[in-house]
Amino acid sequence: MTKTLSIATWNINSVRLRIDLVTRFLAEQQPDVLCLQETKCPNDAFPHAAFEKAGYRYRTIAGIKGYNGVAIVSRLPIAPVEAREMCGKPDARHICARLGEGADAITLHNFYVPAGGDIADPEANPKFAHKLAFLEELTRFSETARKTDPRSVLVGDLNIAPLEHDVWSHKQLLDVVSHTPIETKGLMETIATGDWIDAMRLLSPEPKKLYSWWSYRSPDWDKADKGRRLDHVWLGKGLDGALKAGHFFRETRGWERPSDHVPVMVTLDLS
DNA sequence: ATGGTGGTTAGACCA
Repeated sequence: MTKTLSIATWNINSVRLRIDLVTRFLAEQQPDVLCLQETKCPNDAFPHAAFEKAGYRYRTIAGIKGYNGVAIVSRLPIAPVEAREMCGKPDARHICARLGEGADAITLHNFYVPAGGDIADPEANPKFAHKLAFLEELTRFSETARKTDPRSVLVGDLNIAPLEHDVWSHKQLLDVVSHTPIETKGLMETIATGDWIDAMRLLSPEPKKLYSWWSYRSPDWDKADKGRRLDHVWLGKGLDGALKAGHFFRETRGWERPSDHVPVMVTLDLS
């Protein structure tokens, strides 16, 4: 018997405004688990009923008013795990859950890394300083997490496109926050320190271009195709060999009133 | 070099 598990991640940019896009994606792709970022939704306003109706009965959410916010929704039972308060701020950028039981169990971490503002200088820009501090903390935390449970999965909007072919123009984006050397080296260091597998790159190595985000500010985003890979799925070595498939759902960027990010989904074979 | 587009929520803040 083959046991598969599919996990998707999507920066939805307001789960309430785009709940119909979320339920459409769930109906069409039927991931077992969906991790959301930028829900922009206080916990008491989370659209539970729509997820319940869609068959995603198991949920753990961490939202604040106005911005940030993360959630894990699942059609399989999940057990919430205590979230990490990153950089000492209660700003809803991490949530965690356990999936399954016994030897099959997996620990799933869902992160929303700070975007970092416009100026790539931590002295001049506190938001960039926060992003770099977050990245340092992510490196240490994720190494511990993966060692604690080798069957860990880390997903989310990490707001960094680490590789040359994770952006439409490596040269033109070297000074642009999300692809500066200090960020790309930092994220590669996080991967190396934690001994993570970059799932989408395992399936589609460089030099294939991979994008998960296209700016709202770019007219004709599809034709211009000035994308970046900001959304990631990492696997702990305890899941080495389990990765069966992965996909970026680019078509959702063309849906009406879209998120600027598209879902990424992986399928694991746990048999 | 600039401004381009969105969401949240009530004048900015965030991306």
